[in-house]
Amino acid sequence: MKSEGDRLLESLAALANPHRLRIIEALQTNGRTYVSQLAREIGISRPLLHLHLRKLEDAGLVTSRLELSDEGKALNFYEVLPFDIALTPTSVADAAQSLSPPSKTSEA
Amino acid sequence: MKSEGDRLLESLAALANPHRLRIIEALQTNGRTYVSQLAREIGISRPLLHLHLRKLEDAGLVTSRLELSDEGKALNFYEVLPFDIALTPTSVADAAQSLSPPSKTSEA
DNA sequence: ACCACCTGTCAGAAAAATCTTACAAGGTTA
DNA sequence: TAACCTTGTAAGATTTTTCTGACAGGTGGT
Repeated sequence: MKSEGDRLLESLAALANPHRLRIIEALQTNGRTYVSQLAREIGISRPLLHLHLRKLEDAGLVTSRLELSDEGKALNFYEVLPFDIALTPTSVADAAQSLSPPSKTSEA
Repeated sequence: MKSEGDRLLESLAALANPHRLRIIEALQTNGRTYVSQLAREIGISRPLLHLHLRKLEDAGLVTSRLELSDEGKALNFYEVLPFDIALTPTSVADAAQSLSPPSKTSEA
């Protein structure tokens, strides 16, 4: 089971990258897109985008759904999920209390 | 000059680390402390804490002030600044527009 | 002088994140 | 068949972040 602190940490790590901020921007502004198209829009390689998208999806900030286009091609569409994270000294301190210990034998 | 996107990115990177979340927690819960004392509380080495504190301070999330104790010793006290960052798809997309380009010859 | 604190910083190791290149496979169209 | 689009992934290099250990200096007390 993942604690609130661990989930906050994962979300922060997912957002703390310029490419991933731009990915959110592109999906939020232009709406849902598939991977190759998004790679062209942002201007990065597709394998690299794939890595960033996985990080965002693992953190629960975006979702993907495989769809078939009219021509029968399988396109993987991504869209932003409606997250809402408030960062204040109090909320951070509160979440930090439930962080997993740094020991080696603790992660689930 | 640092854009809103760059400042958000710096804040996110500063918070995206378990040690630094714990630092915020300790300072917020127990109030202001000096470096060596904080290192003992959290259980990390002083040079390592120094590194994390610098990152938090660069991002504008904590401040430090050198003070003289009653015994005349110079103690460097840290405290949390009252930050308030809201993370939503809209706010992130908005900030991402002002991110510095990834080119090599752009940082000021 | 010595010990016990405090401060900072530097060099190098270790770990994690990032990025590129190349491969493998599917479908559609000519 | 070949060309063009899509998908994923794996290996290896590069870069960044994290961490340790050692050093240097300050003050106060024994």
